[in-house]
Amino acid sequence: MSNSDKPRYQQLKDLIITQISSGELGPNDRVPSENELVESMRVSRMTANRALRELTDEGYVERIAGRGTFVSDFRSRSHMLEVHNIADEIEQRGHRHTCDVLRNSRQHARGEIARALHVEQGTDVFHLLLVHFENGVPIQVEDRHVLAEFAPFCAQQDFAAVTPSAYLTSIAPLQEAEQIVRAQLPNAAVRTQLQMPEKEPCLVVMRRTWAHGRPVTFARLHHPGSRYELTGHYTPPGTTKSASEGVVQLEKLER
Amino acid sequence: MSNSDKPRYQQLKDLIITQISSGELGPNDRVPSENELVESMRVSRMTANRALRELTDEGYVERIAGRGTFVSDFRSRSHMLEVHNIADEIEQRGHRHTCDVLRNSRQHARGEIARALHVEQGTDVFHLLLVHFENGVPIQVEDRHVLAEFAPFCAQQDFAAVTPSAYLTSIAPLQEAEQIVRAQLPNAAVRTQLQMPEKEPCLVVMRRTWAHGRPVTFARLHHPGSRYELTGHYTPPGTTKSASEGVVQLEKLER
DNA sequence: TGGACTAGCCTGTATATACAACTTACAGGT
DNA sequence: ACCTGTAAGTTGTATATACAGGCTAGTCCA
Repeated sequence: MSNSDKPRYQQLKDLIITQISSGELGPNDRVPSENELVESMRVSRMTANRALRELTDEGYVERIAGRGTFVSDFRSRSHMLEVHNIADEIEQRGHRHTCDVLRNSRQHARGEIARALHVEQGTDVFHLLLVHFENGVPIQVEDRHVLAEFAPFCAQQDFAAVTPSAYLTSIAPLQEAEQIVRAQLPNAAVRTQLQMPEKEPCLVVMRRTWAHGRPVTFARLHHPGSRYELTGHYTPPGTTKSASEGVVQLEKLER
Repeated sequence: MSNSDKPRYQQLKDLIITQISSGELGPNDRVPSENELVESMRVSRMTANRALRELTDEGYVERIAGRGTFVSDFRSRSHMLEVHNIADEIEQRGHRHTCDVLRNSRQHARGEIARALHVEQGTDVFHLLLVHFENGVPIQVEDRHVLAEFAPFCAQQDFAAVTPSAYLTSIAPLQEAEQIVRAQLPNAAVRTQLQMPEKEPCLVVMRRTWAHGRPVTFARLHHPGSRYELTGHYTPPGTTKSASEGVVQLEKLER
């Protein structure tokens, strides 16, 4: 077993993370208490304590002295998702998100797609082409390839209702993401879809995402330069996050 | 004392962090071992262990079983710096970085600058205007305002030799940064400085950085869309970083 | 001279125990 | 009916102890 050579506190963490990402434990559900873990898992309380404490640091659970340990709700848990799901982003602004599905087809990966996904030429992938709207205004063209082996039921999905990002994260938790951001003039097709004037540039994000230890999806996201911007926020490790009221203002400020 | 009501492991962490950021402990210096802390600080070994372990998680120190605990060297500690200092970025690619200083003047903050830095209108700031070159090709126009109170000796600095980022981080560790990324057509002045053709867009980064708990500098960075791109990499908390060999390739791939 | 071995330090993990502070539920008294 | 006090369960912290395994320097032997 690869499991038994891991330290016990790590085994405990893995167990609980698995239960969370499988949905067995949902947001705000109660996680077994330290003493319950002592009994059921035959570990000392300090070991259970370390597992739960590290899960707290990593954002999976929240602990309240006197009450217990509870699975964090979505929002506070995954930065990844915030960044990924444009539908949530739009709704967080209080706006209406809609989506046109231009294409959802099974293909064979060629050239750069195969290389980006680390698979042989000809491997089955789904090719998705969507346009996302904020209050009816086009704001993103999503050109995405997904490993068919990873998400075999793409063809039956209604991506106008559930975005690809949301669907993919429901299949398996995403481990890692890499992205490149560019400023580029769009080609005619993209410009038409985004209803952009002649000389306006696009903010292009190319993003590759890992699950189960390998890249599973590769997306090219075009946004109209005048209607979209990326925001980022960094804090060095160990710093307590400052209240972000002052942070949000810059966006309005520079408009 | 506000110190004595904090838990002891936290007091230990604060002590060591203070020694690191004051320079008393430099990169690769040896941090007292657990047993030494047990004696000098009168705590149990588990408490010392927790302090050092959490400092490891937060990137301040590295621990090697059998040898000891050592202060992380710059590179592995602060992602912040990697992102910030374009000179290092260029030299990491094995290229030559040069820099023209177009302006270095003391001014009174007005309008959006004052708001971005959270200060009164008319507060003293330095205004820096630089162009950065990679192998002689212009790659960034840096338009930066710095709180004069934070960095009083800006006027005497030779920013062609030491970039503003590097200089500012040498004054005080940067705590927090916020940035906004846009695709925009440059105005004539910027386009000339960057030697860009007529219709090429810019990748514009606006970045605000905190130190001592308040914003101290605000920068507008223009890059030519055809010669510059931003890369980012995300891992959810608690994941062990994968070897990043596969990650780097996407950049070349998509060129 | 050179190689093997060992003692002593280090980190990493695990356990048992203890006390403080907080929350909830319940029993009892007014 | 309402309030109070208490008991049980929870997290948070701290200590003492133990063993395994990595690293280094120095000793000992051939």
